[in-house]
Amino acid sequence: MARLKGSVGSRTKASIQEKALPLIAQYGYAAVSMRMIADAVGVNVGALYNHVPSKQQILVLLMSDHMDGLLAAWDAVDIEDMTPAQMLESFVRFHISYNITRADDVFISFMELRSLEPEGHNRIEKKRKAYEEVVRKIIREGQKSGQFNVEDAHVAAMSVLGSLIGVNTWYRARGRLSKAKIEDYYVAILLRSVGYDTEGKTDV
Amino acid sequence: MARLKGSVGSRTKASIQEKALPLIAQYGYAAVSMRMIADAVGVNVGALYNHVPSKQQILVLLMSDHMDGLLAAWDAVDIEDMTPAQMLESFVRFHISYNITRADDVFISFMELRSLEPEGHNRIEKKRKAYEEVVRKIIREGQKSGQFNVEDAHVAAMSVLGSLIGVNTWYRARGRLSKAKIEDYYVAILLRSVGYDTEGKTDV
DNA sequence: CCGGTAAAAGAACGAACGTTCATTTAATTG
DNA sequence: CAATTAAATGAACGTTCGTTCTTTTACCGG
Repeated sequence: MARLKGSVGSRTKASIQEKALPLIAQYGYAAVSMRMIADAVGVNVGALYNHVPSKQQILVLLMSDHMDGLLAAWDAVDIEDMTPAQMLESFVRFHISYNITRADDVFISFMELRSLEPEGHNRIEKKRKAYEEVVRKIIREGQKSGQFNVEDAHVAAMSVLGSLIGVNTWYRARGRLSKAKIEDYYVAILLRSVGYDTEGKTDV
Repeated sequence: MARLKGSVGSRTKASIQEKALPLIAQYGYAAVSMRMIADAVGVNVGALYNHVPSKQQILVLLMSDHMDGLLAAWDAVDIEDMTPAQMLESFVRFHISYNITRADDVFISFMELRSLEPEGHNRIEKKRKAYEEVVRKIIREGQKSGQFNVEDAHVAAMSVLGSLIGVNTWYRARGRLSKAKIEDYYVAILLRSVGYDTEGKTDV
């Protein structure tokens, strides 16, 4: 056989990324072979190389696309006239909403940094740092305005992010708690964690 | 060559675990070959199989030993006569202290669950659940006694654990913050996060 | 001190790996 | 409609993988 009826390059490339994502999330980058990806796409191994230069580039593409999407989506959230507490609430809701439907991307972006070769690693690490900075900045503003009471902005930011990233490890769409409830709970928990006085206001 | 002068089985087996740990933490289970481990131990590949039945068993051993150690160490902490807030403080300090010197174990136990075959997976998962239950129990007691003000004990427990697990991803022994300071900060942050009124008491 | 066992080396196994290549056929373009 | 390009197959490349096996040597109990 040769070229298949109706096959289009751009669709195959998209399919490669789409199929590789859950495989890598489940088994890890090193444990997923190009043959497994090809099988999932429904194509022979060799055909992958018509669309992607290497296995490593698939990973870079996945992570890079995810981080770009994440940062762009946050940029689209308007927090200009908000108080730091409102900003943090927005961020928490944003992060949970965005990531809960992209569990595989989040998992990969967090876990497979070590699988990246130096060049790709630097590119992705920069984006990750930018995302961390978002939280740090909000917390610092809250410190300045006195709305937050926190010992160390960096530690607090990492605590907030760690807590949020963990959601993906246990959230189940059909679980006991709805997405909305989880958001509410995390907003309350994390606002308290940065020393925002929620007295009576957020007792959900 | 054959058997080396001074070689003892028990020492080699210990060395296998010891050397495999950082390798797997850095590159991931699938990406580490038996030959890499053998090289690190200073031995030929084949010799590994005098001490370990398979690569998979090395992983099971590492994770199982770590979780057993973690649970046993926590059991040794006496929290009998404490208030829930004191218990949570003890737990936070314990977790950071114990895990910060075992970053590789923690990372592996968290990340490589997916690399375990069903049997090993069940064994380890049970231990992990037991550890989560420790936090849930403390929070539930705090809810009952009214010392904590938290919407959902499960969510709060996962938030606390996520936050703590994250420490390992950014802590550096020669970093800006000492272990003691980090403990203090996290105690304050996490007590606040469960709605414990720290008013004036923990302004570190 | 001798026989058995423990611990190593090193070669070898088949299978799977990422990647390349020649070839075939569908789609597109001039 | 002919020529070119795009997209696939399937075989093959050289490596590396986890594991097994034979052989050699050190250690140890009688």
